[in-house]
Amino acid sequence: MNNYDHTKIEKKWQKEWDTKKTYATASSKKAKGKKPFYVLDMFPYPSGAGLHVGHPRGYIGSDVIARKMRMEGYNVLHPMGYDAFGLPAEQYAIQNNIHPRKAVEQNVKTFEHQLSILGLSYDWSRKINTTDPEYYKWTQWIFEKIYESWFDTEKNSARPIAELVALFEKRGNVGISACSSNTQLFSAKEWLLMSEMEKQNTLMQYRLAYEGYSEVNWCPELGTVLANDEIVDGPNGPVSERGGYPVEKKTMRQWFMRITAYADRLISGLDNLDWPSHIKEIQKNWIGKSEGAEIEFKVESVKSKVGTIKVFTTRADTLFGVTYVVLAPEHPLISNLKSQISNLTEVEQYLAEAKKKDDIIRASTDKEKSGVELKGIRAINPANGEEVPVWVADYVLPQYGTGAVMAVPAHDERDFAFAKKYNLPMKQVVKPVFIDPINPPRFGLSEVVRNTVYIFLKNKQTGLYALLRWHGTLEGITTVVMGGQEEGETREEACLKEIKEETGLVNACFVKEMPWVSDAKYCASHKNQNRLSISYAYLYEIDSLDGQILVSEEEKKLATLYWGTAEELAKKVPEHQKYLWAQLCVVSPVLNDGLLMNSGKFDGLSSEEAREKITQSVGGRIVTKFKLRDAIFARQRYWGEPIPLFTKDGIIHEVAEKKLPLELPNVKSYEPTGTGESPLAGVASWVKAGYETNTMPGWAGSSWYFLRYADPKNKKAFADKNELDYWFDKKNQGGVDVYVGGAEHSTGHLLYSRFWHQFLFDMGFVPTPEPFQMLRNQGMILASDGRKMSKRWGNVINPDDIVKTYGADTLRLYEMFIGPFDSSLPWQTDSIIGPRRFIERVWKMGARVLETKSKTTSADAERAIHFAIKKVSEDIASFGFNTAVSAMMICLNEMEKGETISIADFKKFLQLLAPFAPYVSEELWHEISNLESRNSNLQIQDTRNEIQVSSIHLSGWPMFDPAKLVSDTMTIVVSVNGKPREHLTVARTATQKDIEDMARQSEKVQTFLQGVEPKRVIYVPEKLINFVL
RNA sequence: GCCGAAGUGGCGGAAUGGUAGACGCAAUUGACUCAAAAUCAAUCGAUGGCAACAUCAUGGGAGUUCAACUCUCCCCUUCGGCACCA
Repeated sequence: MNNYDHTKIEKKWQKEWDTKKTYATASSKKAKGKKPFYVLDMFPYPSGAGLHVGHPRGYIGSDVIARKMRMEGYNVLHPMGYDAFGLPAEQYAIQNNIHPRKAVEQNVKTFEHQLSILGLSYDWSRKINTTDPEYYKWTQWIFEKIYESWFDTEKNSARPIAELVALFEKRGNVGISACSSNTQLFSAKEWLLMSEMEKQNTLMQYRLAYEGYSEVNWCPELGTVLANDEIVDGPNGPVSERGGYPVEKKTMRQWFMRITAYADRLISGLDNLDWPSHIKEIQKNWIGKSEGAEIEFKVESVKSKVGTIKVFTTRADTLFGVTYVVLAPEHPLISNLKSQISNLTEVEQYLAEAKKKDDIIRASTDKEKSGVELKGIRAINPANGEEVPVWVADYVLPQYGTGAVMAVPAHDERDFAFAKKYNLPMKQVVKPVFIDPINPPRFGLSEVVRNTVYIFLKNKQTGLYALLRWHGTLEGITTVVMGGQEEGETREEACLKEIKEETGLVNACFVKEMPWVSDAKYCASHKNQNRLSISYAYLYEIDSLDGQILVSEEEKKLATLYWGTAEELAKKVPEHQKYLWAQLCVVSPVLNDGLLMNSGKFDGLSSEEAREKITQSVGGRIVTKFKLRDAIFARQRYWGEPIPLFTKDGIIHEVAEKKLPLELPNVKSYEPTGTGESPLAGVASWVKAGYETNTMPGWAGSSWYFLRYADPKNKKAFADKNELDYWFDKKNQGGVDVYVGGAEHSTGHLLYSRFWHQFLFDMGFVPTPEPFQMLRNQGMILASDGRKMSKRWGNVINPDDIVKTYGADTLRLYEMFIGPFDSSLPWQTDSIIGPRRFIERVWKMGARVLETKSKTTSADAERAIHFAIKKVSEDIASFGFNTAVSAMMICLNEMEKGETISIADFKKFLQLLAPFAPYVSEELWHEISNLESRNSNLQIQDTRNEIQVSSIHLSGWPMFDPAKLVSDTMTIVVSVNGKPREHLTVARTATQKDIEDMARQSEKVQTFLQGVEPKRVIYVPEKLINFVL
């Protein structure tokens, strides 16, 4: 046999597979009962830079799965395509003055060449490209379906807009539960009286794709709108990343997708998906569900009642602690009440400043909060009728909740910081509760309430603090000076009394008091009662120990006084006192739940109970809010899907389905127009026809591409229903069986696709509620310097070079072997030689097998092969590619040691290798087939492969025989007190007693037993025996 | 700040309660060779010892267990996500 020549072998088989269409996927009709399996890669954006070695990692992993499933007899859908709309191609076109389509074509060609030499088993006949009019025809079609729908919050599902119109005709919008931005109520009569334009404007508030206005980042110098990641912070505010020109906010007409309608389902739908938990977590946080209450505050001016402020809070239990109300600068009430505000100039100045700030700066937490009081108006706390001031401050966001906040500085960090800065009052209404862990309250005992003072007493001379080490029942406990407040005594008197009694000091001075009250609960066992101390903490100082008098003998028996450092104090005192100490040092708001105080009839309730009861008592309602906002669905650019709408006589119409695709017109220039509009606004015929000049964003085409693969050439539908039913198995919640891609798409692509898919499911266009059943992320391959591979760092490794030098099989094995599939790891060209040597040894092994033509396999080697079958099968299924490769290496090591390896067993090994190294395994497979056909007596009956197929990749997946996994001996570890001391090789039939006897006889074990009879003997079958002394 | 993941030889990593370091790279020694490369064989966590062997060792500290890289608590470090979300 010749030497291993990877170039020759790989060229030969690539050609063979291409011409024979080895990896073609059968349509549902031609599947002949084969079960479907859908393995999908996130399709790439074909950039001009081409692939580096990091890109194929995911593709190789998914290819291994696809190949194994195909060998197991599944009809595997494993497609590839290109997501080619977007900014980079457009910029490339501007710079080089060529059509973006041309740039995309070039880049796709490069990508395809690079992918074609990696042995990936894609069915290239199903290739798609989002910029192909035959593809984006259906992107536009789906857009129209979304445009024609509204969301019924009661049914929790999208419905056709015609059904909404019918409802309006019957009873107006009263009592309709819809996800909408509409605030006006109207009756059926009113609806019928509306003009067509009014009707359309009203419907727009309900559509799932709707027109609205939003602020964009506008760069006047560049004459274009910039995305958030195209902006950086400059010395005087935000500037464009390119050129460093100032960026300001500009309100522009936009299209939106009402993704917020699906917020709840986007969270709950995650439950049954097999996705990495951190991706689920990221999506949940991004959607940001929180339950709270909406409460109305009446607003009064000097003269009269002038309106209401609705606030959203998750802490209705702190309503009695409200000391002011804050509005976002954008809140409509401010302009409505202009005439009532006495300091209007000041307020308007503040609003103007707030407007200048860009979102990024405004959102930074480290920035000091600022605000202005709206003088002349007051809000009325609905809980207690108290009048509180109204402020405007930009720490309140207009988009979240109601754009207004009830401020409770005692119980909220932001309100606390703001109140401190502007000297606004704080009122504590929730007490934290501390339960003594040593003497917790006992069930059934009566509870006695008393005030307790805790005195942190500092000796100014030494800087030390008075501490008491307790005796008797409290033996070993250290506390600060403390005691009860007696009747008729002020707390200050109580402090001085306790200081005198416990330390003998009479000249202590008050320094400060902790502003919050807390509860400590414990059991006073000597009095047989539970106690609730309402706790007050004080800092006192003494100048020196001068004038200290003796402490009574009684007190001495109870506790010993000593002086400790602040660190000692902070470490030694009980949890509750640690808290008091921390609050005395730096006051912070009380954020945790606790028991209500200063809250009238709600005093004593727990926060949880109070939230419900207080909300109810002030007529508030329980609501759920989300952080998620509606998605902007428009770009002011050329290179995107045209939005299939046009305006005629002021009314928006859809482009008829027959007329789709609405193709992108040719333009003279892809440069921004300078007005912020898309280059399409400069095309006279386009504008004349009334077509929408914005194009769709990058995520449009990628939100449904996985559906198109099921039936990529269909001209009548985005995919045939039968094909969708076949590939998107209703048994799963999601349709794609395995989806592999980078983790960076968690809150973009993976959320938008789920949204579209859920919509299509509602409308009956797809069979599963979710698109992707199983998701796995591949880790990045970093450069050997630990940085990302990038042209910028000059550390890019090109896969073409590696394939040339080492072969694609080696590259594939290396990328799978390098480490766990989902961790990011550095590329080490040094290490690639390992997998290469492995393949060469497989090659030699093949030569040996071909020469010896053995019909038997040595026992150890046979066991190794069966073990490898088990391990590789399991590991591929669980994405443990690195250990699968390792298992094959171990297997080869054993086969090399073995005296004889049968042709049949070696073929099983090749089948295991085939998903990882498809070329070399195919070559050896054929060498063996040729030999077998020359020597018919060598043909060994293989029950699994009755039909001899030409390619190893369609040959079947080997099975292991459990009986062949075990040897007749086993190694038992003997340990003494858990430390391994001796290994015993025993017959598999040995009983526990046999093993124990053998172990006791071992000299080594005896030295450790030292003649002592073990207290316990623990036997783990087939593994270990442990003697416990 | 909040949420999440991770920390094991010179390096990538393996082991999810039962022999820590599988497998691979690098390194060292030997064989082959005029020589080198390749290949093959052997060694390869640290400390002590001629050795048998012993002790220590999975970021640090405590705990649970006959037994802990693995489980629990606290702390440190690194990476990822969110960041005034009321």
